[in-house]
Amino acid sequence: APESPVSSAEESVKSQEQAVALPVPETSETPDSQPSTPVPLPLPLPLPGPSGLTIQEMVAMSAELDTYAITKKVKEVLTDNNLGQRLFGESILGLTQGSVSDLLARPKPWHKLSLKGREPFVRMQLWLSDPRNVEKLMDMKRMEKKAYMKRRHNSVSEAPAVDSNVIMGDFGSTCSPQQHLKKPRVVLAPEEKEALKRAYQQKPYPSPKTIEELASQLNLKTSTVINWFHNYRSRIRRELFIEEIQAAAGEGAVRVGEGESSCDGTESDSGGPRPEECGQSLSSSPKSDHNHQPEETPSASGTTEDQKPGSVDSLFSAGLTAAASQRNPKDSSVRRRKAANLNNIIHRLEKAANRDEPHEWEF
DNA sequence: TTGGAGTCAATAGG
DNA sequence: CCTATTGACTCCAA
Repeated sequence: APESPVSSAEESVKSQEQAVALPVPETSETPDSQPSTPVPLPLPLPLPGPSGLTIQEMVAMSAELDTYAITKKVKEVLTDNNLGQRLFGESILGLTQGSVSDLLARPKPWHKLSLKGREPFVRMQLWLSDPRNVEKLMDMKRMEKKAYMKRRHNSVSEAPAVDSNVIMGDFGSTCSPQQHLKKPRVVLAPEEKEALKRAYQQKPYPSPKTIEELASQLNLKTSTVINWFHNYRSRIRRELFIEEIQAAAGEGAVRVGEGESSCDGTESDSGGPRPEECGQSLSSSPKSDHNHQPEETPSASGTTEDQKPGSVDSLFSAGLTAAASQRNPKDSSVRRRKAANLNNIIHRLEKAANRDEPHEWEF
């Protein structure tokens, strides 16, 4: 085992697994609609329970945690101490940087998390519970840097050789230098994403047939289209959770509504390369967004109509086929998401009604 | 099999 | 370096 910087990651995580009992156990589901403390992190400070519990057990017993408050605090601590997500993630959470970034940026509400999904939050809470942990992490950082410096010093300025990048295992892999049959990682072009999003709006759960069509029309592998839908649905769902969290967080403290809501309404296109998606401002304004009129009511009632083969072309509306241009960014992303969510619900209802895929029957 | 939840890990920007 | 994004994968449940 080469002295990889993060080699100790797992150990650290392990070491955390002891001690503590998170906030009150008990499964008293309390909506807890209190104004909530302005200061996040109730941090009931778990007692020094020397319990040799595994995180799994702790997660199972843990009381409801405020994931938003926890991530907020973690981000604060990390930035204040110049600690990166990579180090934190690998040594404390056992996750990669990208995952940490995602987790910290959009934590799902506790009640929507699976047991597995709660684990990182329990770990974070645990980590935060003892300020000495920050010191430890900073020490690790120093050690890493030291090792790094040493390495590049004594390295003959050359010999890039084999970068010890491998977690472990991968012995020799003696075989041929191999062409690194790495798949180049698909990167969807903006137009492709747009087309997929449009398709999603019409049908969040496309039938295999539709997927196949989309794939061929866009010149993508079927699996790519499938993956895209999986990912997109999942991410849309998460966005909705976020709204939920933020709405809940802002209740109590009435915001003087400044008529802005930069989100929907006008989405000055022209912006260029980045259509779609406006950041989620903390504005908790929406309060009860129930007053949003659907307006985009998909054919709900019995009339579920599937698009017939070929109708996919509409997705391109002079797009790819007619060479570029395609203006239609004028759509509130929020509204769009909600509409899609509606479709989602409808899809489930239909399925539940045992009347899956409406096929293409005409009347 | 299909869909959801979590993640990984490549990569684009800073 | 660091962080954010995102296509693909692994597990799991229905």
